[in-house]
This record gives sequence, structure tokens and C-alpha cells, in this order.
Amino acid sequence: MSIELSEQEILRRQAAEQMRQLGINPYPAPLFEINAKTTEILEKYPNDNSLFQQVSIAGRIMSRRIMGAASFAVIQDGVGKIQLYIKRDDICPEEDKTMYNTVFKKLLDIGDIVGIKGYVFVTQMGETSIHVKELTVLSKSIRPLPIVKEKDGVLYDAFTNPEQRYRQRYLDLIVNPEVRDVFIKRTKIINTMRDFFNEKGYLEVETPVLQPIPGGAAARPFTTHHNALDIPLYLRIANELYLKRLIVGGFDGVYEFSRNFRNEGMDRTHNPEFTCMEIYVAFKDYFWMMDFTEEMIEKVAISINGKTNITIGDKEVDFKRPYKRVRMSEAILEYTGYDITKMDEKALFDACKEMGIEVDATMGKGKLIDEIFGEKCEHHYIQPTFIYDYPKEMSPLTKQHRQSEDLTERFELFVNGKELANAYSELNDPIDQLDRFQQQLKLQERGDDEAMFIDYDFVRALEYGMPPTSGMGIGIDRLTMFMTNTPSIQDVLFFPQMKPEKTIDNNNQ
RNA sequence: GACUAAGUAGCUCAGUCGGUAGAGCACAUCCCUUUUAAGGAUGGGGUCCUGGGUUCGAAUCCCAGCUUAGUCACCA
Repeated sequence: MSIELSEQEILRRQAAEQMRQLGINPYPAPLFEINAKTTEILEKYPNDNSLFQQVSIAGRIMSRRIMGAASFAVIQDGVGKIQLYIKRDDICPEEDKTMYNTVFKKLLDIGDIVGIKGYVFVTQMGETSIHVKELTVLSKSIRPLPIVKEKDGVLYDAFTNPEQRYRQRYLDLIVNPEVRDVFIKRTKIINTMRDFFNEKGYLEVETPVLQPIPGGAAARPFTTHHNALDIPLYLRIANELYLKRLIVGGFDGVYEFSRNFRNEGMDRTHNPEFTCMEIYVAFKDYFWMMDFTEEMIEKVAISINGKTNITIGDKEVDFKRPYKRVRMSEAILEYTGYDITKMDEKALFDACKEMGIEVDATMGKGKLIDEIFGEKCEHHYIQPTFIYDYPKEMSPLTKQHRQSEDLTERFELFVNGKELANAYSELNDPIDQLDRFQQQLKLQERGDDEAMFIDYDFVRALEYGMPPTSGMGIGIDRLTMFMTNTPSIQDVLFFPQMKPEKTIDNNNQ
């Protein structure tokens, strides 16, 4: 047995059937020729009334106001909405008034997709509208749409239930047009970055999503199994080690927009799959990469919003370069008063305790410093700020600092108190790299479940020689959240991960 | 994973002390009209998230579960 259809669903199915009986296919096959878009008409017609006198347009019926021999409706296409004026004797010039009286008035519903031929005019109320001469049913909607009404910019009965919005994004996109804008901007951000990299001559590449060793980051991977090879494979947590292999292979600059997968918690800023852009450029160092990063981000900000300053939540953030650069040890000194440059692990451990930071025995020196920074400093950096010179232990893929044995040449870019980008002078000393991997192994044995695995082929690649290289990774979801002032990652992903629905269908027997 | 809150008509939401399930929009029938969330009249529409329990009686109180959101923990 199935759950019964609602009254409105039954009526719509009957309407589709009646159309068929009238010889109208509710789902016709032929293409419908379109020669205009709604917003284009609304923009251009008021300036030149000779335009759009033979317009052919298609869209979804979003509202109807049926009167006697003449009615109004609003259709929505891929870019906007426009009003239709439908007069009985225009769409039914002959004796037979079925198309108006029956099809339009009775059998069409809000949500149906129709094709329109007619001419543009302005109503007495001053609204640019299409005077319909011909109406074609293009697709019958048999499930009622959540109705959103709007007057004077005020929304009535808005479709706001987050569960339904995310599960049925298609509905969200239909009835909440502003949702579309965020996703258009997301694509524009990616295109701006891609153009920027291509202009510099860097090569967009693709590297494996299924990896035998989940490397390049510290995170729990999703595990799968390859049947033919009978081996475990992991969905990538990062693509870093593969991109660096390509630098070894001789490319001067490579980048990839990488969908990464991490088997960790979900919240408003984390989704199990997320997008990261990583770029590696040979013969550069991390200072060069800071310049490059701020140039890129400034460009993105301007291309998205036409200016560098953006409101994020209740903060005003300016992406105009140059960005402030602060050593991690300076940041910690400033916000905690502790000078970590002279501390050993024991001293750091005690300092953490004094500051009320939760610590445990598995934490090494790097992790302790990371905790202090994360707890006491990170949230202070609202304006774009490069934090640089990270402790060696927490950066196993980063080149040792040119002046200090305890540090690495690494920076992260913080915006609005959150990490946005991460970059290094890449470690290209194969002996040091193997040593660092082995350090990670020790951390693992100590109980750190995020420590990295050793990738011997990557070490072998470095042994052949990798040029000095700087690499940078930036979270695309997070960048989109900043650039569009969206507080939740679910609003910058079309289909955020959710628990499966128990029942989704009421049609199957 | 922990805590808190929410889940009632297609949508947005009320629902008093535990006593026959409500409104607006949408839908149906009718009236009227170049309308602007059109208006008027009438009407249909409910697994009150699920399962237990308390009770003469549960949308309401209790317990468990499911889903979502927020906060925290982990992480980008």
C-alpha cells in the first residue's frame, strides 16, 4: 500500500489526463524556440517600445489571477519573472474557446511550464507584460509548489524549512530566487581564479580521487575497496602529493580544483565532501605565494562584488591588498603574553594548562602550539592576515625555515577569525621528508590518529629532485561563504550531505 | 558524539488547564472585475514525526526513537 495522494495531487493528475483527452500532450517532445529572456525584456523594453513585438518565451507559472475574459499570470524563466496578460479571444480567435476556458483556467496550475508567443506592452498599472497570442503547454506539474508571495519586497509564506530546502534544492531554487545568486557567484569565484592562473601560464590538471595512501593532509579518510585489485582504496583527503609529483615531472605550475573527502564531523562550516583549490609553482617560496594569494583574493572580491570591502556577518572585511603578516610566535605573544620561542615541550604543556587549554599526553610540541593559537589568537584576525612560520612538527610537508630549525616556511591566511588558505615553501629535501614522515609515524604510535601516513613513492619522486616550489591551498566553500556573506556551508553547496530520508515516495505501490 | 530547541493541511504558522483539529495562502464551486499577496461567498483537505506509557480522555504530560537546526567537541 502507498500513502495516499493529496487532493491537489489527484486534481493535477486528472488535469494532465484531461489535457491528453483534448489532444494536448502535457509533456510534448518538440523543442520550443525561445528568443527572449524575462529580465532582458524588463530592462530593454521601457527604453525602446519597438522591441519584443514577436516574443517567444518559456517559463514556469508562478502565480495566476483569473478573471472573466482576461487574466494575468507570472512566469519565471532561468533569469527572472515577467507578467503575462492573457485575453480569451486572443488565444482563442475562433469559436472554440477551450484553450482559454478549459486549458488555461482549469487545467493549468502554478508550477506548470508553458511556452508563450506574443508581444510586449505596458499595462495601465505600468508593468511591462507580455500580451499572449499563443500558449503552449510544455510540462505539467503534478505536485503543488510551495507558494511564496511577495508584495513591496515583503515575502509571505516563504519556503524556509531548512530540511526541505536542502533535501529538495530544486524547490528552493524555484521559489527562492536569491538562492540561485549564491551559486552563480560560487561559479564566478572559481572562474575568476581559473582565469587568473591560466593567464600566468599554469596548467589545470586532474589527479586521482581514489588513492591507495590518503596523503597530503591529516584527516580520517573514507575507505572503499577495489574488487578487481582486491585492495583498499581511500577517497582523497587532499591532492597535494600528486600535484608535487607533477612539479617533479617538470611542470612549472599546476593547479586543481579538488573535491576532497574527510570522514569527520559535520556542522555549519564542514561537509564530508568539500572543494579545495591547490596550486604549486616551481622556483617560488612562501613570500612570493603571499603576494600571489592576496592578488588572487583581491581579484575575486572585485569580480564578485565590484569592490574589495565586504560585510561578513556583523563585520566589515576589506580584501584590499596588502594583507598584514604576523609570525605565529608574535601572535601568541601578543594575545597570551607567552614567548613560545624559548619553550620546550614541557614548558609549552604547562603553559597550556595555565591558560586553561585542554591538553593530553599525545600532544607534541607542534600540536600544543597549534592549540594555543587556535584557542587564543585565531578569532582575533578579522581582516585578512597571513600568519606565518609554523612549528615544524605540525607541518610535515613544509620546508624547514631558512633561519630556524624549529620552524617551517608555512603561512595560513585568516579572515573573519577562520582559516581560509594554507601555503608552504614545499619541502623538497627527500631525506628530510622521509624523516618527517617517520616523525609522523611516531606521533601515530603515541596515539595521534591524525598523523600522516608515509608515502614512499612520493619520497622516491623527491629523490629524483623537485625544484624549490611554493604551494597554496584554499577552501572554495569557505571562500564562497565569505564572498557571499553566507554563514552556513550548506548554503554554498547545492546538495549538502544529510541523513537519508526514511520515506521519499508516495507513488510506488 | 554531548546538550538545547523544533516537527500540526501542499506552504507559513496558531492551538489556552489534558476535553470534537484551527487561520492565512494554495485547492474546488460560484460571483465580480485590466489585476498587483486581486476581492467576495461557500466548500473539501490532517498518520498532529514514529512507537510506547500515564489518563475516562493526549497535538498537549512522561519515556524511547527518527529528522532538522543551534551550541560545544573534531576538522577545512
